[in-house]
Amino acid sequence: MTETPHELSSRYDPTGIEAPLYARWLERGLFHVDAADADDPYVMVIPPPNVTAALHMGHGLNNTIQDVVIRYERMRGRDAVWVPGTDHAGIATQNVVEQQLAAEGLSRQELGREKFVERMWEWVDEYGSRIIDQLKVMGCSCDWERTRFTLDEGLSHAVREVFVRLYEKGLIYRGNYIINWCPRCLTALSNEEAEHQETAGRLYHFRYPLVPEEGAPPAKGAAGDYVIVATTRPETMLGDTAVAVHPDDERHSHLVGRQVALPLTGRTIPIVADEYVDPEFGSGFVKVTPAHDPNDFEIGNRHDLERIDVMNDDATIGDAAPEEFRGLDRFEARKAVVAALEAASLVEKIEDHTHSVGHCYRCDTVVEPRLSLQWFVKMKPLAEPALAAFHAGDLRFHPERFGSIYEHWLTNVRDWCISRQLWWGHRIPVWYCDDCDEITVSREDPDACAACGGGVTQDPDVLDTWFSSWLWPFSTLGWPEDTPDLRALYPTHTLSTAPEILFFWVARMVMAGIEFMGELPFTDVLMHGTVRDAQGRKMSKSLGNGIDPLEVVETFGADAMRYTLVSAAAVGTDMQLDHADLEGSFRVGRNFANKIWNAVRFALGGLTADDVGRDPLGPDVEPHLEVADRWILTRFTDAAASITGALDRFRLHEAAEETYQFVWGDFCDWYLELVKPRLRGDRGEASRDAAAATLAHVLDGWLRLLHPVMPFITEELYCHLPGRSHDDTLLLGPWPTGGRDGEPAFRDPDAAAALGELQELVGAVRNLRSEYGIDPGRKIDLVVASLTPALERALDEEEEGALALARLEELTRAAAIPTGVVGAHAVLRSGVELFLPLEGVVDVDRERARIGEELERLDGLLAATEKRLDNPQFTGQAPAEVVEREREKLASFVQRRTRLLEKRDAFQTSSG
RNA sequence: GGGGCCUUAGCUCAGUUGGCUAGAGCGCUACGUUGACAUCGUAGAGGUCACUGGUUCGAGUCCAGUAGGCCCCACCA
Repeated sequence: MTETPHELSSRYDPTGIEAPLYARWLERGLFHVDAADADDPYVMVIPPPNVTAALHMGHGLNNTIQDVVIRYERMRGRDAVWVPGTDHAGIATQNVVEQQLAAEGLSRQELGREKFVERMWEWVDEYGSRIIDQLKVMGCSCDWERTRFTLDEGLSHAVREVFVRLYEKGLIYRGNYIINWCPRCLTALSNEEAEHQETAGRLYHFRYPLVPEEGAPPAKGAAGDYVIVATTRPETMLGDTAVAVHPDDERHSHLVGRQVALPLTGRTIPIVADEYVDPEFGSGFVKVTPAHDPNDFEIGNRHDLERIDVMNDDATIGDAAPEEFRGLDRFEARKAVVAALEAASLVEKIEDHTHSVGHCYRCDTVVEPRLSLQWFVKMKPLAEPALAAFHAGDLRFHPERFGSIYEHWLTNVRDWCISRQLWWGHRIPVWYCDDCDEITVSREDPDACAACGGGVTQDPDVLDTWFSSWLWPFSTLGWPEDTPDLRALYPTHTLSTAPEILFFWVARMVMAGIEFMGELPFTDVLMHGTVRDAQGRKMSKSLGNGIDPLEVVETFGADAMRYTLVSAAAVGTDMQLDHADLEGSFRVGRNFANKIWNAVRFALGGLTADDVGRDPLGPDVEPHLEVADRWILTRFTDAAASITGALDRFRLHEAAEETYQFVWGDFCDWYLELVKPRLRGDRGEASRDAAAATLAHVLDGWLRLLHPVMPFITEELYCHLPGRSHDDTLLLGPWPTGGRDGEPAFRDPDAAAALGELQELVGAVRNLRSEYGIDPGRKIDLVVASLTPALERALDEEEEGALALARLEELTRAAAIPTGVVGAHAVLRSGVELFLPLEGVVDVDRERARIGEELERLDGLLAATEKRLDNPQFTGQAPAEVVEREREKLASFVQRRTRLLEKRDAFQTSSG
């Protein structure tokens, strides 16, 4: 059904337009590609949002970027597939539901594992779909039939397969190591999940008394018979099992082998020699606590030291510690230990000390490095090919600098702790025999121990949430089954995500892709910037400075939000948006949408169904094209080529801004205005038809160029063009390439030059009017002389439009400017002269002063240009066209100078 | 401690391999209802491209250093 232009309101209101369009796209299945039809696939997978989190502006940005890329490729004719989904987000989601339970006065322990997991699924069912809906509101053109969840049956199957394969390959192992323990979440964390923050703390220096030894000299560097050790965590001293010194430390190495009486515990511990110790730091003695510090753990291994874990899971002091401290929280215990040592005069000194302390990335609790039995993935063998692929140039980062960060991490990668003491996630597929030591790791749940036939119990823990995410590019396509999807759509092409999950996710996906698919999961990685508030702070819930994308969509429309986000900064650059001033932040996009709306609304008034789709270069139209038509067609070709190039290089903001400039600056400000008289038929039928065909053609073209960024308004307007209906769509292209890909493209450099001169002429007139304070409503006369052929031609054809733009009553073409009349001269770059009669309008003194200033500035430029051209090294070494440009510049400066001098004289004459 | 990045108009940002009389949007100033658009139009003001030195015929762009800001990694007690 075609609607008439009159139904478009004078303001663009996205309400009631976006949702129906989206529904129609879905109905027609435009986002779906069948594996069987995917001859030329272009695939992206969404970074699956956490099911718990409402989408924030970071999602708004990232998903806009992805949608721009995928829509662009779709319009270019690729079989574009964007695989959507959500992540179960282990700790994060479990925490949220636990908080919900706490509000009901319940705990997960009270509920029991089975019931708790049921609760979790209820949550997922409720909120998972809400996130999907939010993506739809933003216009994301995901292939929703492929929506996946990391705990889906299929993905769980993939996780299980991967665990078993890596175990069989010896890349998964279980062991006692120091891990980051969150005493609040009661689980192990990976290194990446422990976020280090600078924290003001204290460095405590304690005295450990030496056990006297017959005939031995006293310890040096310590008063009398003490050694002095330092620590930031005094409570761990309860678990000390040695004191270490560097073997080459001349001051202390003679004490190696002696015993120290560990205060408060009644234990004696040895002094050992270890190269880890830095003799320069502190006293040169280090207390060794193998169960609570990663370095000490290593030292303990080298010296076969006992590991004494003095804490419980919740970081209260446990039974291994002296009775007086048991049950105390670690921070209370810290005070108690210091107090007790002080009472025994064993505190040497206490200093302020800032150091970086790990915090749980989910609940911000200080993590406790702690000895624990966990499962790990051996990373080195996986990292090497991932590094090699990068070095080979098969994996590209945008911006490039993220490549070196990726490289650094992989080069120094450490084993990945993958077990979590949670209930929400993929259960570790390991069974322990109830009777013997046999461990069963299996694709199928075993009933009995393979070794002794006894009963088996599954490991209670689940896997790190990223253990499913790292398989995402192929698990979503059906792996480990050999599905048509997997064969057709893997590998994917581009991945767009936040830089903070480069290690968590991107690097690990690369490793998994190579390991399990034998091929990189994608070739290009876009790292988008961080959305910050007006003070440059990261947007966060706790600061309350976040912007809700849905609120923005509701107020300004999805297109306005998308345009604003894409144009706000280059990919990879942080952007600032003021949460307190949404209007100020998003008006750019909103105003642009309104401009587009009105431009098309105007065009609709002048176009018929016959005009739309008529080729302006067809044999019956082309001969009637005028300069303005040929110019806008040329400009369009250039803009399309440039925008296409920008998108190919992922320079989305350049593409967006350039489209803006073309639509607003070229099409609206100039072409529409020039063509108005012709559309009214003032210059005859053929001219009208040529203008209308060109107008319709170029309009159609830029609606397409704009569609990836602003999908709704472009589609809506496209469907409103005469002869079109909502059965039509822009979504499937074709994309105007501006002659890229070897397609023919219209270019007329002469017309471009001619219109350029016409624009300069109009601009000069406007400038003069404004300069001399001539009422814009008052039409004036103008004389032009020394016309170039280009301008001559432009004036012949476009005079009427140009006159209107310059608000001229009459334009006189002359061979030379008139003499003996007071007026203003201006000389265009092309050498064309303007003369504006100014009988009694001008303040002479003011004018003369201004001319003086201008001359001064011009003299400076002239001198610089002359100097450059006089330099043989410049003329010899610079590219020819640069030198040529410089010559032209000089010529125009000289000419301008001459005119200015004449002008000054003219004013002097007229005043005298 | 190691690595990376940033510093360009009042604000937010562009400035490809050095060629720039340094751009855009917003904001600001002046004027304006020329029936697509006041969510608009026209014109204008506003910048020693953080600082210092170097390379070069030529530096916002390359190099070194200084100051300020940010990010990532890291087990120095």
